[in-house]
Amino acid sequence: MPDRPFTLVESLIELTRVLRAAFESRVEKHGLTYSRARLLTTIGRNEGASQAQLAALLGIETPTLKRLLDALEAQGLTERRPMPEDRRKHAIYLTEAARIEPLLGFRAEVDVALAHGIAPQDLAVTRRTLAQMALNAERLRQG
Amino acid sequence: MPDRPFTLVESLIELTRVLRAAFESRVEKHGLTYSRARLLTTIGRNEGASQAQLAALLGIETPTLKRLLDALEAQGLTERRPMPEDRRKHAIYLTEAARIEPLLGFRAEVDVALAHGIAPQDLAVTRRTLAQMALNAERLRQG
DNA sequence: CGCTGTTTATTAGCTAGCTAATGAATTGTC
DNA sequence: GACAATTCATTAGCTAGCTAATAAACAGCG
Repeated sequence: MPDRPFTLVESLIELTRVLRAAFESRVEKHGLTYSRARLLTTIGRNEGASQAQLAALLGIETPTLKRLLDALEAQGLTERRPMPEDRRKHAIYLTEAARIEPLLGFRAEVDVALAHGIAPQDLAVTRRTLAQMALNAERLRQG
Repeated sequence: MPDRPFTLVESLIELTRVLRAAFESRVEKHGLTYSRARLLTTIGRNEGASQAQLAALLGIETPTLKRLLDALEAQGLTERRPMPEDRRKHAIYLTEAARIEPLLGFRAEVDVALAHGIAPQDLAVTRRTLAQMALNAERLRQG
């Protein structure tokens, strides 16, 4: 449906939009969104990290992270604990509720579904190409 | 910086974010954003189209389009004209100001910069892979 | 003609990204 | 030890996507 002919940028943005919608239709029954699920799994693999560390791991800014974390905390899935050695920081942990919920496998599942019908070597090429484009975009930003 | 190992979904989302930032740093001196520039060029190639038609061309929803269009109109770049044959619709046109501004070439320029250092056959593979992934995502959404 | 259903644009309200600015706590320097 | 600079989390406010609900206009059908 989108404006043709596609440029690469167009198809990227289009795909991201469809992707997000697909993912969210999968996890919404758990009260999650794509971004929150991503944060949740990242916390699970890095328990005790500070908010700044989590934001860096996710590649987002700290105000964005704060909003996502507030939502997870309101759902009772995570908690902030004080850090005695630095009273500015919070150490972020999963609660028991988060461990019980079958939430952590979703992302891998989506990745598998997404790669369906694509040759492994094509996936490798795509991965490499996307990485190069990210570099080009970074350069474009400065230059 | 982001959470590794990258899944494909991760790198896609990451790239889209960097891309948008790169583009916006390029067009911000004209008071535009990526989305507005995209709408502007689409209007230029489809003058007289209705809002619903433009939204379909861009692959976005009509409320999203409305907000973007309001912004362009406030900048004096586009205008809504009544359609006598259907008083619900508006025909969208560029103003003379939009024609004078060198705004319409930006997207192609970004696409060229993005493809720098990537072999043509790799670009072709990537294009094909992204299209297949969009199909897979669509199926995931329903199933 | 009248009524029913559909389409168009709009409004309202949600998520999620960003930057800028702020206050509290820590670190570094003289 | 005191002051300056930095870091951490937060707040405020911007853009841009979405869905749901609404009013106005149109289309079709009895």
